[in-house]
Amino acid sequence: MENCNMHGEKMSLINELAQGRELARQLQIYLNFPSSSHGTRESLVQKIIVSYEKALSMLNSSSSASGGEQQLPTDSDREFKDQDNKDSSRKRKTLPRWTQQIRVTSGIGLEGPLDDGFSWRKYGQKDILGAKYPRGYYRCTHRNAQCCLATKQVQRSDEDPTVFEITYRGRHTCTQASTSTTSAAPPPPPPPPPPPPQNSMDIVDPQQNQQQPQDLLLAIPQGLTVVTEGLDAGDQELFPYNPLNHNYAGHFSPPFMGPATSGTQYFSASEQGFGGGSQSFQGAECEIAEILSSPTSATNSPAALGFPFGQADQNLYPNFSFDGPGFFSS
DNA sequence: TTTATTTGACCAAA
DNA sequence: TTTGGTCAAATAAA
Repeated sequence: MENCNMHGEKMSLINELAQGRELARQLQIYLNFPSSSHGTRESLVQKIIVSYEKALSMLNSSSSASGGEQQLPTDSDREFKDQDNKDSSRKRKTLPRWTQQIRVTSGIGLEGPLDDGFSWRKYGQKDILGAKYPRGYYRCTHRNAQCCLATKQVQRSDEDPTVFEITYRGRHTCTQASTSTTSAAPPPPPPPPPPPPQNSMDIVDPQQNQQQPQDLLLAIPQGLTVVTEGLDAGDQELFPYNPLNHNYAGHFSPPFMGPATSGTQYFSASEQGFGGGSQSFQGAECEIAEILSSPTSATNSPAALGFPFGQADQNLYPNFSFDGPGFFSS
């Protein structure tokens, strides 16, 4: 169903490069404003670097291992696939999973769950054996409305309390509108015409799924340092190389590399986020899929087929990867 | 009011 | 069995 994975690599690469280009443009803009803070500029530079690194990493990995069956079994597909009646159905262990560590550097309040562009809702907290701090469990706010099964866990590091290890699970399938800081955002929530004819699971074209935040707008200097560490694919079976969850997300270690080798990227990001969400669409409850996990259903999810990772900013960057000058709706 | 968080209980995986 | 992950009632916030 929501195989949003597709051929992602190429598209990811393109997106990555496009993002880098856009960031560079923004940097250019900033350079013309002496008032802009250094932090902001540096942040941009960092992002640009990260962007390039990601792109390179993608190239490397794809060239070296391209032969394989890179279209990793969209985990989620498989998830539903083998849901035989065995009472063992409904196991969610196979969701794609990746981890990143985020260090809160400057005075930004260290509220753990920093905003990563999606709206999350906490649904649990648990003390973990051996860990000093409890682990927080979050799920996508639009879970019920849009069947978005993405979840994340936030674990504060023992040694370095400024570091939060965030483990994401599942991709966002929701159409989530980020709240722009620009209050004047009349653009009605145009139903992002998710064209994806779910049928050809490999083609999807992830338009521009970047959710490049407009944090550039706000001069939030040194935000946090994000250290993305390769995913720790708990189950090696799925290695979704997936979602480039850009902005804050660093880069993923190239598939097939042990976590040990995963590169880590540092870059600062502003924590401002688009907080709340104005969800452009709702209704369509899909709890069924979740609750009963009846053998057959569980597919659908209206908005699901789109992108690997939410396109949170669709409204803001309608044509981000193009030459859209329009960034900053008047 | 509605929506989000807290927190103990429950359940499945290990 | 123990532990981690989720649920859901109670509570808090908006």
